[in-house]
Amino acid sequence: MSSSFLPNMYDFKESESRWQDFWEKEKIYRFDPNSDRPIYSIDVPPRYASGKLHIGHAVHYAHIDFIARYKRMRGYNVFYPLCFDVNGMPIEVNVEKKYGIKMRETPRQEFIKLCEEFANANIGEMIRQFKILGEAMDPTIYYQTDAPYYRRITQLSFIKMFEKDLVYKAKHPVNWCPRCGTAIADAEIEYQKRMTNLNYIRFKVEEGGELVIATTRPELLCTCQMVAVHPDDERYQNYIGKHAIVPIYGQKVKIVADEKVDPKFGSGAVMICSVGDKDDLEWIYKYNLKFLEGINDRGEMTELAGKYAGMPVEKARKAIIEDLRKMGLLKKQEEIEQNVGVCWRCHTPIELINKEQWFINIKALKDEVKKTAEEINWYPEWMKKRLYDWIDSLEWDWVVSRQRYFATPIPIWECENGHAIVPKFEDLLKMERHVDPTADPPPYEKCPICGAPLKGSEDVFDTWVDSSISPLYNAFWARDEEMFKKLYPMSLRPQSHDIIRTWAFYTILRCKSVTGEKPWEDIFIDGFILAPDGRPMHTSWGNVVDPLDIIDEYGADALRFFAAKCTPGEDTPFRYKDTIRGRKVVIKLYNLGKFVGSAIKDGVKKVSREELHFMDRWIISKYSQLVKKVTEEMDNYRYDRAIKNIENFMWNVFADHYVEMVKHRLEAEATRYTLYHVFLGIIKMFAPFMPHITEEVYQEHYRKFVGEKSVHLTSWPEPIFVDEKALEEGERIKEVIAAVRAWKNENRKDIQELVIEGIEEVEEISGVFKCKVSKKIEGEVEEVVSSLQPNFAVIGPKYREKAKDIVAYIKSSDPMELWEKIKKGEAELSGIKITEDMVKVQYEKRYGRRKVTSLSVGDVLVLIF
RNA sequence: GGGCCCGUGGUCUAGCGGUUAUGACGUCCGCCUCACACGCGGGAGGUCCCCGGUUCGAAUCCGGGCGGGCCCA
Repeated sequence: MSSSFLPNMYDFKESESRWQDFWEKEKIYRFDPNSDRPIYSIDVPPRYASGKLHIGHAVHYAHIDFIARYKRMRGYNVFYPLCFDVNGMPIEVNVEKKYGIKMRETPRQEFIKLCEEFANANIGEMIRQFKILGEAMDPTIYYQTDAPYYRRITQLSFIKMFEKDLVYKAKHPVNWCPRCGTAIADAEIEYQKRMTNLNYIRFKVEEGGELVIATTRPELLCTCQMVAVHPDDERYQNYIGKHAIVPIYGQKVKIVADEKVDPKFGSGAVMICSVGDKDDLEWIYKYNLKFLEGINDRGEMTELAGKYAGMPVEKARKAIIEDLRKMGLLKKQEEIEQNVGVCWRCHTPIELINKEQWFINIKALKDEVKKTAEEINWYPEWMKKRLYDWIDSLEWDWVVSRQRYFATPIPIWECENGHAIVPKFEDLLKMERHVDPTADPPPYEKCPICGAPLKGSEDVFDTWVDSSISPLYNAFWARDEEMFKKLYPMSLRPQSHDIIRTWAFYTILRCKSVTGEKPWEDIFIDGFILAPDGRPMHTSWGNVVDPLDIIDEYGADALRFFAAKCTPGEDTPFRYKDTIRGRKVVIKLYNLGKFVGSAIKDGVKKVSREELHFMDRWIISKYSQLVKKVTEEMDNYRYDRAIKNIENFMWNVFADHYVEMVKHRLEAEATRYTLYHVFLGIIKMFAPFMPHITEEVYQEHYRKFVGEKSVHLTSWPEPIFVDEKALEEGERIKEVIAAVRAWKNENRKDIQELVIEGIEEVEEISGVFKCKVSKKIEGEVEEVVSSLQPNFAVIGPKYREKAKDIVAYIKSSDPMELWEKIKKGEAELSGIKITEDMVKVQYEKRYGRRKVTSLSVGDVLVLIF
């Protein structure tokens, strides 16, 4: 390895951090609230303040950054806030761990303070992580969801819905985490495969005989209200309509036939309890059964369980099985795998219990949400279907109350007669912070309905209540009427597909309900980043990729290059080779910069189109087509296609062909003019993706001519012109060069002279091969047609089902003879005249006197001496 | 069980009606050509998961399998 490249090497570590400091110091990324430029506003996902940056986050935020930077260059006044989501259980759980305390044994306000401290300590590190990723957020538009100014907007928007009668309190079965002591949303349940015992228990039948039911939850015998079998199950025909006697407790329950019972599962007979799982719930509604509470909110058996009362569920289960065994009522046990719903935080199995909770009536808004979703542009389009499926499957309203501390308090006071009171919208509007019913006085001295004393609610909101108003907060709703008009609806919501049913759904619902309008023009749904092995990343599987390691080893630009290569909406395994390629692209740009920079170091003059060499016109035409294409892709959020096109052009067209061809004429004004403009455009188009290297090249070689203090403040390139003739001729030259090179490689011979017929401008070819090139063959040459290929694009549409015969005929004929006939107009097949446009011709020329190789490249003839 | 997505050289990936299927990584051969050897040039390597259908023509559209993923029951 030569050491000579080291001093010239691009040092990404030094460079990236230098430019990050520069952008920060020079305040490059700013939204201008007073500008008249069109606004492009991004409803950025507030980063959860857990501390560590995951590769998935890094990639998603890189995607958002591409869009933000692109829109800035397109002249938009980009609203790209820095924001953090701070509420919720993960932080509470972390605080409990860190200090070895329990939330419910710690004074409320004290615990909240510890949570705030914990979160704020993380935020500093997360801002640093955004910085080293090269993110272009505007730090002066900032929010975090636990701040009083944000909580106030959460409460204000809730009060709007309360006033519309969309909020109610009800006793309703809710998913309940006994450990966390709170209701949790469907979306917060994870499913785990666990092994459990399926117990076969003998029930006596009152009218005579015995029935064996199978259950995984024998502790719920106390709430058993029915036994069901499949109507066609022959084993139980005699029992349908009779009554079973529940062991231990002795209640008599009806035996019914129901299609929903799977006769192949267990014994084919199931007991229907109050609320064991959601299937039970369906039966409860269907057969009008009672909600019996066998389990309390601490996960213990209630007095209904008799001697097992007070025992935790698992313990009661063991005890009751032991008793059944002793009584001879346990026929057998089978181990089965079960999908258990568990709490997403602590992985305790969820219970369905009946609890007083606050609800938002979302079932009433289903159609409106669908209609609103229709007004939003979805990228990719098919993601909309996921939202629709979710809406269609909704059966319950949204439980918005949580029995936690670190979240937005529900601004409700209640009296003993069950009247719920919220502050007046106008009153809260005048305040600078939110209200906390556990600490603040009620908005009225007494209940305005009945005069009874008021007591503040201790419940807090589900964190989706906070995050689903982000467009309202961003757009200054209820704070600044003028800004709201300018900023709402927002331009874009970027998010990942796992939270369509939560964040996207709730945001559309809330914003539509509160403002009457959709929250955004566009929604962009991102895929997941998987481990390199294609599976999800799991610490226990040892396949986690740390983005900070990637940045350290390959640089932020290289990581962003991988991010750019992810197809939007698709789950993508992390690919090291893309970061390796990304690093190479960075180095290539740096070196190209050195080359072009030295050619243009004294500036360039304006050169008219006529003064350009035709290969200049060729590359400018290719470039202009590229700009158009890339712009379209970026407008459709297809950054993956955009970067593919830019990369290919930069490397395979500009560097490998154009630069190589013009090295011999760098002194020409036309060459330098072309190098200057095309390469500047390349740098600009790469800028949203690779902000550091493009800044480096820009500052080093272009800033003194362009003037803007950063490449990220320059405007997106425009096409220059497209010269069809130059395009065509340029492509032929490229093909000729490739063919000659292949011949040279194969034959390992030096070339003395080339004769090329069919191309006007052969000068560049001479430059590449460094040999004499002439355009005319002197002496006698014999032209021979070497091959005729059918042109399907012409024959197919014109002759349809006859095409096959024509193709076969052309292929089987002698090319020379057939061509002669075609030219004379004598070629035909069962009445169909075969014309010149129906075949692709290849010539071969034979040269009599000199020893020579001839190559046929399309319609160009090349002789190699 | 349901919805959605995916199945393309050794590996990963683009293309999604026109017959020579893109690119990266790897591999083989030749080059230190004065921006770059982290480079340049060339090559080998493919029943485009399977079976049917539509079509003059299918990797591409439709139906049915098989396999994988995500989300949800």
